[in-house]
Amino acid sequence: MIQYSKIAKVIEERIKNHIYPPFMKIPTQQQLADEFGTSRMTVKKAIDSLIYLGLLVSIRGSGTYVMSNPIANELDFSGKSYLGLSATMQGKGRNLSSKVIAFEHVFPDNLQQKRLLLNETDPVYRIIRLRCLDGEPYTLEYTHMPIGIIPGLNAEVLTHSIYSYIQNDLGLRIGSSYRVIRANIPDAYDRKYLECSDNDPVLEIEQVVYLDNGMPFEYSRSRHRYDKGGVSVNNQVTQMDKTFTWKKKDF
Amino acid sequence: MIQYSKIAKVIEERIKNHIYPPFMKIPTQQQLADEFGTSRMTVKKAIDSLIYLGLLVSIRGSGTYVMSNPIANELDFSGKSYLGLSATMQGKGRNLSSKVIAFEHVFPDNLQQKRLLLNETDPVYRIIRLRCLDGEPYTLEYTHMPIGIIPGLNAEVLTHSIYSYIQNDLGLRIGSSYRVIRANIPDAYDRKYLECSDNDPVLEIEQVVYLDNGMPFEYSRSRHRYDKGGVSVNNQVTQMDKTFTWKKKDF
DNA sequence: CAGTGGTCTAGACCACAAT
DNA sequence: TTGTGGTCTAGACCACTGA
Repeated sequence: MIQYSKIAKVIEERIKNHIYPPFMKIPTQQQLADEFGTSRMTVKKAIDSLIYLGLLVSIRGSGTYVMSNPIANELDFSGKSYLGLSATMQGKGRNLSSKVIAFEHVFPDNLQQKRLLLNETDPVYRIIRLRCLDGEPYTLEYTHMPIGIIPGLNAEVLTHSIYSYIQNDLGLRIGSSYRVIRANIPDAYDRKYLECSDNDPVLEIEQVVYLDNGMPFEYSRSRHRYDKGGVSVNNQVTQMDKTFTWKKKDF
Repeated sequence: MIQYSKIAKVIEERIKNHIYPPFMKIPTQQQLADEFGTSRMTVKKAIDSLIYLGLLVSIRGSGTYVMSNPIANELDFSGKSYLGLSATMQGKGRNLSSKVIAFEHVFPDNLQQKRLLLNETDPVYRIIRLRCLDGEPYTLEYTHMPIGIIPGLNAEVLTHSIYSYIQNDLGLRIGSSYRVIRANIPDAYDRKYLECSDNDPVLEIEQVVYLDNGMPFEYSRSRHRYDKGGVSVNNQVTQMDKTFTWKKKDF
């Protein structure tokens, strides 16, 4: 494993075990560099990754401190997650099952061509799955993926984890995603499969997911029951954002 | 301005002006280092910040490429934004107005004490504002802030931008935030102020915002009309996430 | 003032992609 | 094999905090 990742894991463990309790000032970068027998730059990279996760905060001239906890509850899933719903819920000890409602090979419409950078003659899978959490309807997913990029999808894979298949069987790596989160009115499918009443809102997540070479491989819309949790997002302001903010003295 | 930020701005301009068009391989880190008269590490930091923003993707052994565009539309606001709604909408050329519905000094309840790390005797502002976009109801904000951290708030500030006041008048800097995004059923206030019908869902954003020293200064719930856009989130998988994914061969 | 984190250098070695 | 990005070093200087 990469050196700064190893150091970050050790520090993360110390935070979780309260060896570094909330609000504690942790050792200086130089002290940690000495402890791990590495350079200060490498320690800083480890610390930066934990700042990104919201576990630490560094203050120049003062030190690095353990952050307090986020507001997310157990059912919310992270806006930073890419492992797919199966792995996310497995990590939380929940039982996720999938029922395939539609699975076919089609040609992409204009929107899908644009999102997935395809021609109208490039075939895609059209997949509709109902995901149930501990036996209760949780989310209805409408997924389109290019067959050329993700070959060999079948019903067996769909009832388990597409993301596991992509990463472990095809050996592809996921790089980034764009998501838009909205509230919406339930439609006939939501009422039928998510068992929404006419007034129950749905939480819709539209996303494009890219491989680590920048190629889009999934365009999907997921419609969630509103009472089954939300999406959590945590963000750190980068140095560039601070500089930008700094300049905005004019209004 | 910091050197890598300057370099990042130049590269960002080149992307926006299509000097580096979508999917183009940009010059190597070494070439850019020579061009800007700096070291490769500094160029890499600039590139990393643009990868974080979703503008570039680097592939080891191959090169760095301009990413294709996100799905966000103009009315969605970014999950990465901290400048407050006023600055966000000003940046988009929209006209935002604020109507103060409630403004008082109160003592925090249990939840607010926990989120803002306060005692029950530490006074907070309780603020309810209706934000209108181009004259139409947009979002209803319920905000609590510790008076001790943000002194001197008044009606004048509330009708303009609290964030501008915090940064420009108080000289404080915003560091990070945690958000949870949900769909919900409209309540009486939503129907009255957002002019929701009984069936219109609302998009609720609960957030805690921290100063750059890690101190929480805002706890708020914002309820948006569902037809006025959503929240966009873009994410890059970090090297650590990749390592984690890599190890998950077992399910 | 001393201590701390942020940035930067000028190299080096390695992993990986493309040929 | 060559070129590229990822990581790492051992120092340096600066900006900022806090005594």
